[in-house]
Amino acid sequence: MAIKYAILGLLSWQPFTGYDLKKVFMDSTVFYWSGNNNQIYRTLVQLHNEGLVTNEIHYQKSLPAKKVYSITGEGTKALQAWVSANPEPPELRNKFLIQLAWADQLSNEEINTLLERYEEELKLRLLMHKEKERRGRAAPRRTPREEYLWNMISENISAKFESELNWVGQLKHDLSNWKD
Amino acid sequence: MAIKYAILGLLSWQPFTGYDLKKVFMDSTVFYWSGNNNQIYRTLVQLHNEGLVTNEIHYQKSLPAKKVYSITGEGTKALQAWVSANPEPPELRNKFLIQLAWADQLSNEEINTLLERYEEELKLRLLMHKEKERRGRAAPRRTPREEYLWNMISENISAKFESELNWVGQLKHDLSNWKD
DNA sequence: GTAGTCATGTAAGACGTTACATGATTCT
DNA sequence: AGAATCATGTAACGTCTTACATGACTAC
Repeated sequence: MAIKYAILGLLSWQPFTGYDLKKVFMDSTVFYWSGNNNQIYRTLVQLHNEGLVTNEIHYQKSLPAKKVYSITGEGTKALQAWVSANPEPPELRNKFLIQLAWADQLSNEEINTLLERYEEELKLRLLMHKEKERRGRAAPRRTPREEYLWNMISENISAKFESELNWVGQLKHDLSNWKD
Repeated sequence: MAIKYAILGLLSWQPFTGYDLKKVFMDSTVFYWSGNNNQIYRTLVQLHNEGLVTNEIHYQKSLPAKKVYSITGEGTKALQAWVSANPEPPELRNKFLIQLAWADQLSNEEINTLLERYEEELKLRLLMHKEKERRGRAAPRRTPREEYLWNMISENISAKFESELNWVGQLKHDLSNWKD
């Protein structure tokens, strides 16, 4: 259900077509959703059925027609209610931790290789995130406070990567001097 | 597919019944899986079809019969292959960040309440995790290195909560002196 | 002429959660 | 009498991803 409100939120900022939303999801780290057609178009239809959005068809010469979606008053209310709702803690499930849990069958070098690949992957993702930020994110800047919130959201993501990298560093260090 | 290898890993430690696995999933933080019957029993059947596990039915007087699952040689190989496979970075998707992204419609006090509830929830989860650890986790300790790995996994989870708490603290602090 | 962008959508399937169903036994 | 534990499983539904389908236009 989070994608529903991610979309509703984006529409509360400005009207979007499904195609535009797809691009936003594909190249944002916070709103990342695998750039997934199916869910986006279906959710838009659902939101429309619930009266939370309206759409206008814009015909174009020499390009396919687009459905531009806008939020309704109802939609704004629904979004506000959801935003104030009880916050849930983040998902902890991490495939890599399960891999590590059964890694004792590997040699020290093999574990080290594994850790190094994980580290590389994390560094890459962090870099991509920072690069996206550097190039300027598409974000609402309706008030200084909103801009601050979005900065903190971006910070949250960087911090997660950095704390994970730290942790891997520790592991690598300990295992490199391992004697038993 | 991670649950498949979580189960296979547990079976590589010792034989389990579906019922036992359910309990492990329910009260572990790393292996948390909502204590979900459906997936566990189905996955066991699947593993069995693939020849990665075998089961033995233990009849009991005055208690329902149980199917005790054990890993096979094939299963051990499959687990080892998976453990050495390309690690993926953790999922970043966090519902709360999406809530915050559209929180600028709320007043400072409302945002503060939201942050406080999130903080409480995080503290609670961290406490639960630490309490579980304190009471002693059910974990394989076949070698000192394995024990170390499991300690680091637990550390990873605590670190995530702590870094998140830190971040909320910063937000709360900044917003409490907010002027614009 | 091949690939990419614009723009919509559907099909199929993997993964996850909640709730239901059964039935004996044991604890309070 | 009522709830919890032991032990298996299924049904229904929600979420998420990958891949397919169409078709005109544009840039190299």
